[in-house]
Amino acid sequence: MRIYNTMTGTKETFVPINRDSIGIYACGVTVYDYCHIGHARSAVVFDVIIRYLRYKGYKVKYVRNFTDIDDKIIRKANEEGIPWNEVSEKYIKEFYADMDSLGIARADVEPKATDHIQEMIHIVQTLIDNGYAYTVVEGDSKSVYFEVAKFKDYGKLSKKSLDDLLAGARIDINESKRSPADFALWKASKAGEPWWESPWGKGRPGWHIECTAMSMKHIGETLDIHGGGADLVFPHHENEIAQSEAYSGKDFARYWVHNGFITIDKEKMSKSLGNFFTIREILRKYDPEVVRCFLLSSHYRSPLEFSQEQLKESEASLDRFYTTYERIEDYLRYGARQKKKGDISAFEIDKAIERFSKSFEDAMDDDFNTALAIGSIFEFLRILNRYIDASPPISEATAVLEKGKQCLKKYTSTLNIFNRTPYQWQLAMLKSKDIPITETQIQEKIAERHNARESKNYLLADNIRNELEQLGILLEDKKDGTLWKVKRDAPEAN
RNA sequence: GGCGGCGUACCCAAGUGGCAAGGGAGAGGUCUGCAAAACCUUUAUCCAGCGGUUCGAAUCCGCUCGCCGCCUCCA
Repeated sequence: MRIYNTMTGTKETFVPINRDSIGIYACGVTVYDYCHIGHARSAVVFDVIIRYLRYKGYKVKYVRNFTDIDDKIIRKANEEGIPWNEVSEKYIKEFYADMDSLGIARADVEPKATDHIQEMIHIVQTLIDNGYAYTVVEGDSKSVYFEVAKFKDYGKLSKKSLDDLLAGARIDINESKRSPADFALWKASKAGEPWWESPWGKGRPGWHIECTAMSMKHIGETLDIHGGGADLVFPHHENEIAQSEAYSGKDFARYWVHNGFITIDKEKMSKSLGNFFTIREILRKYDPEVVRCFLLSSHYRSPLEFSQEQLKESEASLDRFYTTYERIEDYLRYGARQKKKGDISAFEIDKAIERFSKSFEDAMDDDFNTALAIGSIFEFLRILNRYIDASPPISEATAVLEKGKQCLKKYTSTLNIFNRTPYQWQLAMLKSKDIPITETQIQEKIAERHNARESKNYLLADNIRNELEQLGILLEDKKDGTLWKVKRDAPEAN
């Protein structure tokens, strides 16, 4: 299995330190507002990575933190006139609400920065003792800075040289720092800010130190995988490496995994540009599974352009999957309902199952290529359809199709999409498209139309069908009854 | 300015040396009381442009054009 490592810029064979206890740390969010779809991408990407590694038999300990103290949280608290921890607690709750709905499993440990103040103080003190950090008096207490020039590998992740960084004039000139590139490990608190007692007086932790403290406490000094959004490469992860390796003398992480951005009109979606959509906004119009499918429809490192069209395409993909799935179920229940078309043997399906398993795993083994893996699902689906078209004897079909279904299930559960029943999918569509009719009412209409058709009153039958179509419900006449489904391009509610 | 990435059919998208996955849209067909849906088939002599390496390149190298990211908080 190969993973792209930002550190080396190449795909490398994944060799964990110990396959029975893989440690993965992903940077979570700063909880000061609702999450947008970009946060969702990162969360979904690592959710799939974890699921797939577990499927492969690795024992994974997954740690994802909350940054629950920082400038933005303090500012928000001041704006709203509430304590800072009320802000962070509120948005942690909202984070869970959003991520749960997207089918993202909880991490094994979800530490908060403010629960690790003592660990951070210990690391900072060690860095001072080792000569990597220095204190500066600021107000009534002291701040602590990491002296970047002392760490000779600085820039190895982001491929930046210290000289280039210093030449780029955009770094703040802070008189008290020895170099503009030095970063805060511990910040002296200003009036009115939250603070913790420390050897340097009242203060609060810098951003980068929290991840070092939490990952080392919950995993150890060397992580198998460290992940996050591509915008964290510099300075966040670069600084984490500097302080962690200066502290422990060991490599901080073996594989660095970074996901690409969501873009809008080709530009990065971000809070500061204001071109973002929150997860909950999108979920008002689209089913969570649609959003998740959209997020997995291209490779995790590529930029992913957000648009209604893209979401509709993902919806269409899911609809196609569940329609075929329903067709399989239908065949297993009732057998052939149409003329035999083509010829394909159970043996060939067996081979197709093997081929599908291999192509799915090959895709995922190659740096978690979910786009390719989804492609292999559709390829497999087409073969199953062809098999049903060939109207195989039910006894033979049962064995083969059940096997195919189980194989699908095994893999779709690693993506956590294509994972419901066709019926659940249709109910979800009914809900997300705000169709103004209940399932019970639809069934009544179907029964009414059934009677009309029995008595050959096709005019009435057609009227009922048209009436439902107006509402966004399509009827499919089958041998043993009529199936309803939500019209894909049904008008959205105004 | 420094560093990095991207440019594949009408749209999205995989593919990083050996006949160009998959999805959406379009076209033709099958099924059907009629429909619709579904299913099947089909849709890039070619991968931004130019040049080079090679028996062979979308894939490697060089240049050009266009787009984007990081260098400041950011998933």
